Amino acid sequence: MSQTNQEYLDHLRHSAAHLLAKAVLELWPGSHNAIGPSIDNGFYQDFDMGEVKISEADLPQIEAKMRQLLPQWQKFTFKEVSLQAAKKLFRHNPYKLAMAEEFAKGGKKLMTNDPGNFLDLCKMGHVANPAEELKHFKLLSVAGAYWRGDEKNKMLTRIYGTAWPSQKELERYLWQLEEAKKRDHKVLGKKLDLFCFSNLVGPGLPLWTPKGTILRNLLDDFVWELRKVRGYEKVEIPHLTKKDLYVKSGHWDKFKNELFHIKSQEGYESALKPMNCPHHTQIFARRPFSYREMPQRYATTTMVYRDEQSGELSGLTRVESITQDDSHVFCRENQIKAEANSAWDIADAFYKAFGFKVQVRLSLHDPNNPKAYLGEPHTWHKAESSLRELAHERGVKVKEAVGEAAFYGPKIDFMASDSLGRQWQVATIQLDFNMPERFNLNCVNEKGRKESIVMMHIAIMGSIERFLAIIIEHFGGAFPTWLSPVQAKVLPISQNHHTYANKVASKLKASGLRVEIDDTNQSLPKRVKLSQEQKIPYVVVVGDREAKENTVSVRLRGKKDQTTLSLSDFTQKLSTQIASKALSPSLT
RNA sequence: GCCGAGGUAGCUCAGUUGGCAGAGCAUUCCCAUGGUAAGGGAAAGGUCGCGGGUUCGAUUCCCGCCCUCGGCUCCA
Repeated sequence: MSQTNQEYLDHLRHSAAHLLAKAVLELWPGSHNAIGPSIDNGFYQDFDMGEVKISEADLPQIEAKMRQLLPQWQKFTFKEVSLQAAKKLFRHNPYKLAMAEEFAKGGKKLMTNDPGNFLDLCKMGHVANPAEELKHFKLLSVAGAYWRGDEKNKMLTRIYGTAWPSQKELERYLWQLEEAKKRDHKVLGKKLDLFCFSNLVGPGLPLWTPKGTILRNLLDDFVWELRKVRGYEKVEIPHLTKKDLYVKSGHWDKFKNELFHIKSQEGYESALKPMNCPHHTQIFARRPFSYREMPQRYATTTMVYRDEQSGELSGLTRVESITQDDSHVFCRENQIKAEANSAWDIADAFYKAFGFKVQVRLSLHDPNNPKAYLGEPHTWHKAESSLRELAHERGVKVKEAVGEAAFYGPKIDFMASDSLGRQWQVATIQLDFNMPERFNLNCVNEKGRKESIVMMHIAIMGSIERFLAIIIEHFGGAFPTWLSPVQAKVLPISQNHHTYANKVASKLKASGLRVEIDDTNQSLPKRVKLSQEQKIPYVVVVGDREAKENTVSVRLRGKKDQTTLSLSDFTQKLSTQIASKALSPSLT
């Protein structure tokens, strides 16, 4: 979308937010409107509704009011006002007052706008002819939102809506929302039997079924394959630790409230680990290392636990037991670039296999705010320029985000987009000068002196739970064959063909494929339907013809036509497809 | 945690203005032995999220709790 189009959409949606404000204020005269911006795909408007409670059931009547008002809105008129005038105009609306004061303080001009019957404090940016241009909108949902986004403030009522230049675009967007709902990982996870929750186990603690576990293990194996050849070693750590570890790492102060606390019989204060880095430091700290042995690269796929606020939990994207594909590289300063490069290779290879478009962000420190960071400025500059250099050498366009660095070091973040257009931070490569210092980690250099080292935190998926949610929605449940829990389903046409079906399945299994036979007493069309619903890549039908000729009749996921080929030919082609991690099933 | 909407059979959902609880799919059994997206029939299946209260009687009304979903970043 071009800049001008985006600008026009913003104007359109911002205008729609004004219309919504006017409609609600007319319907509920005691209410006050706060902010109402244009957002991705739509707009919202916040209200202080006083004692009135509105819900989604009220949206149709608000929409009707908006449509009733709209013809009167021929043109927005803007006027600059003094702070004093603004204070008088909006004396009944504490939110507008607060904003007016704040903007005046910030040296901004105060503007009002009026479409004819509704004076509002407002920045510029509206459509020229609202009565005509604003027609294609729809209110979508009601939610609570804190004033200024701060949970210490009053909770306002937020109404979300969407608006488009034409009816066609509006309908297309609504259709997209419906489609996205069908791809929802929570819906598909149940349908494809991948994971579940239990009230007895607790909220935010997903349980993994046999099929879901296959997926998890395949993903983890893939990451390990990529790490192994780059010199990583697997290590294993307990899920508990004494408080002392986190006091020393500095996490205790910062994360105390997010930890699950445990008291031992002896009275030791302990906690379930919310991250793995402090544990890994203790593996590195077990003995002195020579520079010749550096870097040390430790990898562990393991669960961490975080005590989240109950309302924050959501499907697999926000859980309390999180599996991290974590790794930590302990290296010398002059090894940072090579190690970051190697980790970048892993992330590249991994995300390429899923057909993801990944954006890379270089998160840097803010030199104007040195207090927010640990370590010497020259260390930061050296580290940051080596990352920048690396990005340049790789020919990757990165977005530099000043002030986004962790307090302990700069990082490279990889962002992937899901089917709802949400961006998720996935892989991350973080430099850490802090932890080695706190734990006094070092190596012996060429001169026989102790040399402080750098720790790198590298995760490829980040959280397997969240990554699975992303790819379930990304693929709509139709996983590449190498990932599919069931890669081929064998359907004997009738009970006379069970023997041959078993032979086919055995042969495929012998080649390491995940195969099921559906020999239930159901019609063939029914069993084909079930297999398609389960998104099984290869449906293999066998009857008299196939048994006689030692062939299989194969139907590819999502396709109607079938191909008949010899059993050995099929087995071989399937193995090739899997080895190449092809995105969709085929017989080439 | 806060705002709003929900929780009814294994699943997706309907329903009861307070009076024996409903469908489709799935399950089990019977018939049919199938050629590529639902063959036919029968049966079984419920503490109507949990705990209190009001009532002759509560799945329904009231109170408390648990869980799920949409939000709580986008600034006039």
